[in-house]
Amino acid sequence: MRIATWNVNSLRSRIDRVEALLDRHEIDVLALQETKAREDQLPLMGLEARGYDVAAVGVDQWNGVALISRVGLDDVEVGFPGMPGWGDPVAPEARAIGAICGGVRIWSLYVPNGRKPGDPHYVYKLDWLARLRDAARAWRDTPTALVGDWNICPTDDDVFDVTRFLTSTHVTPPERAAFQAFLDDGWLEVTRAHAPGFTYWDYYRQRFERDRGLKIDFVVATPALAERVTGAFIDREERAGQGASDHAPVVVDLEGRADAT
DNA sequence: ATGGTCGTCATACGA
Repeated sequence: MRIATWNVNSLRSRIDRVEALLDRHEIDVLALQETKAREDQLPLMGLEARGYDVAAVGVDQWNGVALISRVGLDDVEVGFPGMPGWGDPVAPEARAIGAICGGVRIWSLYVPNGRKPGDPHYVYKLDWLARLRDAARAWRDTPTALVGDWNICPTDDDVFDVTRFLTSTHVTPPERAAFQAFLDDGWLEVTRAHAPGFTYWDYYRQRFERDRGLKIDFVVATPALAERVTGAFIDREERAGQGASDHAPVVVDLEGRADAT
């Protein structure tokens, strides 16, 4: 089974790229973030014609996440238990959606950005991650993957120039501790070993052309699921050229049939 | 310290 995660930065503006991505890599399950659309706005015909089911949540242009699967899409959950709310205009339910796809529970997650250390959004980010960790502890007995835009650079190597981030989010010790807490609970990040390099490049200043990016998109898996990972790659070509998202898709291959026990 | 570029909706704001 092949799964992928991509911060698409508007699903409506890039639906053609999503369909091409699914075709190009024969993806079974695609988790999207920053869909920036309500469910009723989504153009789904091309996806359905390809045999995919879609579960999405979004409120106006804010955030939004989705799961696209051709190996089943069952027990859909919008938001995780205990997910903290932020209130208007940011809708908390638009940051997490989970479902069982091919026997694996997959969560598409859009971790809050945080804006600036000390900002209320930063406090919210840390609280959101702490509550996700709590909820995730109940999921460790079933094959589960927490995939998406974590908005954290776990190591200095995950930043093109960490000295430029001294007053920025994504690299602060509390954020890194929040990520590490999942690993301490037994979760494993399964893409790094197979797919080095960045997953996000700012639109400013030709950051992609100069490979000045961040590694912030991850697949965090339960141990049994991590053992099934046979490979992963970052589709850097998707980030090139006009009309690209500012993130590249991350693709992961899992051993075994979609319905394998 | 500032500005640069996107997407969305409306010409401001979040990333």
